[in-house]
Amino acid sequence: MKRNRPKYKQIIEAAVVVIAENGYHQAQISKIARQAGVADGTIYLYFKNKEDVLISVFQEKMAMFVETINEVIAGKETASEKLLVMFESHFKILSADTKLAIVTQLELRQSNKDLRFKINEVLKDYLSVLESILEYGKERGEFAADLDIRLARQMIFGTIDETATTWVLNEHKYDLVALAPKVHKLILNGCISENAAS
Amino acid sequence: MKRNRPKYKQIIEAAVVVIAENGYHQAQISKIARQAGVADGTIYLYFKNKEDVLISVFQEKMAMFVETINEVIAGKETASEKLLVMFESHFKILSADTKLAIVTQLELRQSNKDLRFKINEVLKDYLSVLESILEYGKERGEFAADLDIRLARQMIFGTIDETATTWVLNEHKYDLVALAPKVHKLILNGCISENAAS
Amino acid sequence: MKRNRPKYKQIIEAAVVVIAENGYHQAQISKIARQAGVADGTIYLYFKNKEDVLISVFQEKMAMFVETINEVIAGKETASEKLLVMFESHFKILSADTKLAIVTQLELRQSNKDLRFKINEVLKDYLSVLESILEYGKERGEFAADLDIRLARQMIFGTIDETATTWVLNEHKYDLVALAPKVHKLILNGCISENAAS
Amino acid sequence: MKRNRPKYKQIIEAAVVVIAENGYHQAQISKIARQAGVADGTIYLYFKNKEDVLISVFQEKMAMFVETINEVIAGKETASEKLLVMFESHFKILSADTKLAIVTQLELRQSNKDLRFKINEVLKDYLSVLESILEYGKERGEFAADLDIRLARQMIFGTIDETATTWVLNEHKYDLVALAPKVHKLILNGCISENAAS
DNA sequence: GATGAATGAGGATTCATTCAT
DNA sequence: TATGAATGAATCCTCATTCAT
Repeated sequence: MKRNRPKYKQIIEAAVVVIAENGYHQAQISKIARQAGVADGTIYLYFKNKEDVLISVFQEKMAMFVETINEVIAGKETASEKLLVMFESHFKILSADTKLAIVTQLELRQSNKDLRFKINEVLKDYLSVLESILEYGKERGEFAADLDIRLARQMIFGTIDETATTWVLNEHKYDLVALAPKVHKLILNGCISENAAS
Repeated sequence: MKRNRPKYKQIIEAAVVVIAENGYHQAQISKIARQAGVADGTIYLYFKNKEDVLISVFQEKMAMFVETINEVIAGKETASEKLLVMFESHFKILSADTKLAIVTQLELRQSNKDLRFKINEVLKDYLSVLESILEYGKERGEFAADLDIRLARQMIFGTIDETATTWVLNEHKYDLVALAPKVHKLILNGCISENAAS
Repeated sequence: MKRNRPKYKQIIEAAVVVIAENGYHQAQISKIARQAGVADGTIYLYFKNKEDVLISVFQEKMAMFVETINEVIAGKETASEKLLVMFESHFKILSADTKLAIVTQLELRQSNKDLRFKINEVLKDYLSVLESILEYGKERGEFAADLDIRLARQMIFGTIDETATTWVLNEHKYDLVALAPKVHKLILNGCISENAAS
Repeated sequence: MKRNRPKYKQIIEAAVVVIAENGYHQAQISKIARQAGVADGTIYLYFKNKEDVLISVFQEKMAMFVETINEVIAGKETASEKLLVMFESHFKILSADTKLAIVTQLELRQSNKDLRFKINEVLKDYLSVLESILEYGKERGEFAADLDIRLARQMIFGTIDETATTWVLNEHKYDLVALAPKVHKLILNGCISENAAS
């Protein structure tokens, strides 16, 4: 299995670094190879082509997101708590690896339609976790009985994505993780003042 | 003023059509020129370079968004109503021009970091309108007194952006405008059930 | 019509020179462009791709062969005479342009199957002329009534092709045109001695 | 002697199969190795380089041609009969192994000038046999006293080569061996009708 | 103003060959 | 002997931009 050989991960990590430092369109295979300490041709022993490298970067990293998030939400009882730790985990991973943040929030979005389509496929796992929390919250009566799951999922994903992108565009100059509880409150309660909610 | 000469708008409209039909990376200057009925070189009499064409597409269209939205929100008393008509207007414009929707939601995002940075500059007008509604809602006591304006703006923009993008990715097969009230309710009240909100 | 613009022929001639001097596999587009005194990209204004350049070289030159041969055979009464002037013309053209001879006899044969298939299509015009002479000779009673036209055509073409190739491989060190009457006699009478033919 | 070890022949046979099935330019060393059931590197224990493999294919097969032909012509008295059985043998070998026919008539001709030059060296043995028959025929008075041996050799080789190639290009859809007597008659008597030969 | 022919830089990918095991 | 992972050189084509007309 190629995925488990050391050079596979070496190339993936090199790609993240090169894309973050040079931008998507300046991330040539030769740069990635040099960064990984292998020959250009070696990359083609592990990946079908350049697109495959980029897809794999996203797959590997997104798998890590999903795995981490599944672990932390398992330890929480309520849907509300699950959402909170999900937001925290998401933001923590990005904060801990700002190069990864640049790559996923900005650079990989410049890819062409084919690649973006494949990236969307990978995203589905993440969105499933999110929808399952929303279902769970509805069942428990935490969330409104008429909550439109798909729309709520779009709101939540859109919000954390926009929050993370804005943070990257502001060059990480504030604490992203600290925003998690505030985002959480906003998602749960909305903008409205409690008095007006009657 | 070049902006007012007929060929200026002609080229802008041609660019929208070409990008929508061919995708960002297949939108060559020669295609745009052919679609606009002018010679390649003529484009350079009206625009500095290709990036300038793309920026201008976004500027022209976004100016229309802001103008339209300013008009409709002026006729509404409450911040809540203003938000609702804002969402409706936003979705109506995209629904009425699916090519424009494809261009702004999918294709222009494939541009490189420089161009996206400039696009974000243009977006600021739109975001200002949004923030001013939020401020207004706070002043009136409609919205929570401790509402973080910037975060709320990110939530709202992220939500409608994600909603619109998902609709485009689903090839406009459902009614986007019909989602406006539901998005509005979600933004205002959050996911939480009213009983649990105590 | 691109075929008539001066750069079209300029590029064709440059291709012949470059292929003859460097060999088929070392005939890069950049070399051909330099030889033609144009930019690499200019070649793609006149030809679809590299294969198209090579096909066109063959088409242009073969058209010249066919045209010349049609002219000279028109002036002859008998099939035998037509064949003789055909051989002479064929050999004269190759002798007058040894670079062309190298290209058609040796280099273009190294092309891949697709290209060779297209080259064979072009060759059909030439072979048609040959077959029509053979038909004519049969009708006139010059050639044997039971002559298998297709086989005779293969003999004649195979013979002049092999003769020309051998001459090129021997670096043109003898007079190819002088062989025409001898080839002609051999083709007409065969190897057999006249006494034995009874 | 490497030639006698089993893997040597194994690689040669694998090369014929791979070239016939994939074409000259798609006959990579790795494919030949896989077909032969050895590792890529093993090929370099038996052959100096890829060119050496291809030359050796031609040498081995051409040696078989020469050997077979020498056997059959030894059993014939006249030069005319020798030529006939030579043509029959040549065509029989190709008919019996259509992969070999594809390789020698089409694929190996795509090789570069160096390789083709070496292939021509190998061909000389075959051509010698042909020339010796012609000499023999002249001595016996079967062939014309003024027959130009070299030219006749070129005619004969060109004819059977073209005949064989045409047959391969027509995907072996007719009986090549059946053509031998007709080719033989044509070579011996030429195109001319017997009445006109006076 | 308008044209469009000409320019030329830039990069993914293949595959013969090597050499440590 | 045999292996096969690793190497790295080499090239076609696109397309934004210019500038003579």
